[in-house]
Amino acid sequence: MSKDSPFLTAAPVLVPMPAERAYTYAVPQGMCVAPGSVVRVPLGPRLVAGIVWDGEAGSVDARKLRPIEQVFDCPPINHDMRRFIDWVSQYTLSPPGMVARMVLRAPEAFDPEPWTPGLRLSGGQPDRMTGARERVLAIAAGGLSWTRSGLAHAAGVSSSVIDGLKAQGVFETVMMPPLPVVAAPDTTYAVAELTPDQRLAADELCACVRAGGFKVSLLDGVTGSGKTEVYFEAVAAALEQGRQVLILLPEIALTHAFLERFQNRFGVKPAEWHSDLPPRMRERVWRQVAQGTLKVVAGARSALFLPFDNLGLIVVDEEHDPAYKQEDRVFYNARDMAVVRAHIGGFPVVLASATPSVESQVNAQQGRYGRVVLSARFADAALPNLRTIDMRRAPPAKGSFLSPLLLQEMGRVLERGEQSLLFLNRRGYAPLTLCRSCGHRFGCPVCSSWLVEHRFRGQLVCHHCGHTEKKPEACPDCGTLDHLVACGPGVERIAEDVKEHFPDARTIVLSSDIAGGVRRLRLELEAIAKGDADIVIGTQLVAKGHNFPNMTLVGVVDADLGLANGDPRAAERTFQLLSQVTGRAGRTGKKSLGLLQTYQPEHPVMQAIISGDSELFYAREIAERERTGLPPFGRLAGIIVSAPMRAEAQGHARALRLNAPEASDIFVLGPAEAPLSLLNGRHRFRLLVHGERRSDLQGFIKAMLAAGPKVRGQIRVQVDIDPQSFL
DNA sequence: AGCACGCCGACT
DNA sequence: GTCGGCGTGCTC
Repeated sequence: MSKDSPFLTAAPVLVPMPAERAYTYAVPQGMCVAPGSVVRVPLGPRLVAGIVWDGEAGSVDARKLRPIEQVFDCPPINHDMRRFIDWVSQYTLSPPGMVARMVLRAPEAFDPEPWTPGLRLSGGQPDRMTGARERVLAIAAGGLSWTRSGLAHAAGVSSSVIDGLKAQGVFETVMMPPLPVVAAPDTTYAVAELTPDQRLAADELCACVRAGGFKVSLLDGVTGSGKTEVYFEAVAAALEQGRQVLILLPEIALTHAFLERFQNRFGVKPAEWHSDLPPRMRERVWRQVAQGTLKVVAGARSALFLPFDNLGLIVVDEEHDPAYKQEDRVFYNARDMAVVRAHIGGFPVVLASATPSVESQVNAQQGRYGRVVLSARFADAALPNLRTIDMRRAPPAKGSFLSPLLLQEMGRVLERGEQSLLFLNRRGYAPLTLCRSCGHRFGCPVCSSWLVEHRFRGQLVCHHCGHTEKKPEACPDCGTLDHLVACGPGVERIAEDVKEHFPDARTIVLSSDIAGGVRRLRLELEAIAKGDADIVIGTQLVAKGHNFPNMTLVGVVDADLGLANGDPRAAERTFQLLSQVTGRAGRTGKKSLGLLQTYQPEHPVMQAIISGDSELFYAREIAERERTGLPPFGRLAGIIVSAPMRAEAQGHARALRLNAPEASDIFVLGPAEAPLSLLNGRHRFRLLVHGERRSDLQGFIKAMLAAGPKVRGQIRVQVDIDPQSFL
């Protein structure tokens, strides 16, 4: 560069794009940047936000070199965060720019929040006093500045009263700094009364927080044991040390109810962070987190990429929840990345769950993670009495799916005026439709799964890719009329079944395809809690969170569902789901019952559920994984297929699950809708495999490619990278 | 990821 | 004759 060039230096900048390394930009004379600075740079035809990166600027053709447009006036992305971005990038095999993109996903947050106009008493008097004016003046008398609407609201008057006073010079306008999203939590607001059990657990977590330094604790407590109250104490301890806290929740658990519990303890709600936060709020939260003014964020997995200034604790609630896995763009499990982030930052992390994942359980057993156990439910929340119903001995009547034993209990519950829950994790009416005349089965034309009948809507729906068609009168194959028959039950069909046995009972079906969306669902849940239904029939949506005080019977229609689908996590998932569902009963102090309809009552999952002995289940599961060669924790395998080949990819994923025991987690990515044409070889896909034994994986990939359709593409294998090997 | 360029099928 | 589908390539 010539001596009088306006650009003195060049700097590496990570741009939000899948480039393998930072791009190089010229730094205009007089501009001051350092690693971490958030900058605006030209990229192709547009301007984007990037992060000035560490290390030397790469050498780039001087004609390509473009200048940094602007350094944003916002806190730089700190050193720990930059190391975190690098680590996640390496671990997930994603370009660092794509990880940076997740950090910078608050488009307008990089410029300082504008000051807002406010009002303050000037000392002048109004021409004439009215009741409304008196109230306003009394409120404003403290000498503080108010926003126009804030003051109106506080005084209980309309804002035109304020305008009137302002016009008479009673108020003067002053500019106010941006308000915090929420006020600082008060750790002494309502100190929880803990049981001795909870106290012990809380003290242990608080000790970790006060000692500082990296430490993972698995907080393992049965449903209803008060895990939240316990980890709130750890949150309080971190706050008292002046540190920020992140509470990660599965998106679905980020409810009003949770925020309220936090408020009951700390006097204010935590800041929220999730995918449909309004843009304005997004910006404010991002910025205030970076400045360190926001102390607690409760967020979905993406909150892990917020640029905290002084993070001192992460809590991962429901750590086993599959919602922590992001399965597009950058593939990661937020629970594991939280552990990594805590390690980089040198602070503790709490993983909480009533049904920990097998890998966390193993980590705790092997001493990598500390374990804090809450064994007892508190107060009157007794555990329900759980039993299996052997469907071979007590089969349902023809055309029904409910065993006489379950129906009998439902009848008793109904007589007592209490509520029953029937759980079946399958939406729609019937999972398979076939023609009695020719045997034709209705399959999805897009992917390879069966079409599920939705009788209320009169449609056949693919639950895999979303394909929908009208249910025909005649068989499309042989043309025979009225010979189509539904096989197997979905919740709609169970509702029909229930109606036949209990015609007068008020029944309600809850599944994710309920008309009216989230709002309607919330109303229905409230109605049920109030006692407006006798029998609730629901999919896994009823398993989470909600408490129904009058629910004394939970019947699992098909406890075996999900055990035989070839997924290595099938048993674990079923165990977790059934634990949650049966936990819906017995929170009342009333005698309650859980009944599991199963054809394999001797199965370890059923045994573990009815005995309440989860250790039994984990021991069996870990032994089973050792026997089959599936690693007990940490290692994950992923198959990533770029659009538009999801359906074929599902086939590969199934093969991967069956053939590669090390594939404990399998990701498939790609838009579902596009029709696929793998066979013509015009598409490309990418297969990424994380695993333990290189030779096994390579052997598997070779076998898969030899067996599969003609695929040209890029294959990368990376081995031996689980969070543990990092620690 | 976004965006422009470029090549083959159905239509104002 | 164009409009528009998506496959390909590029961004410091």
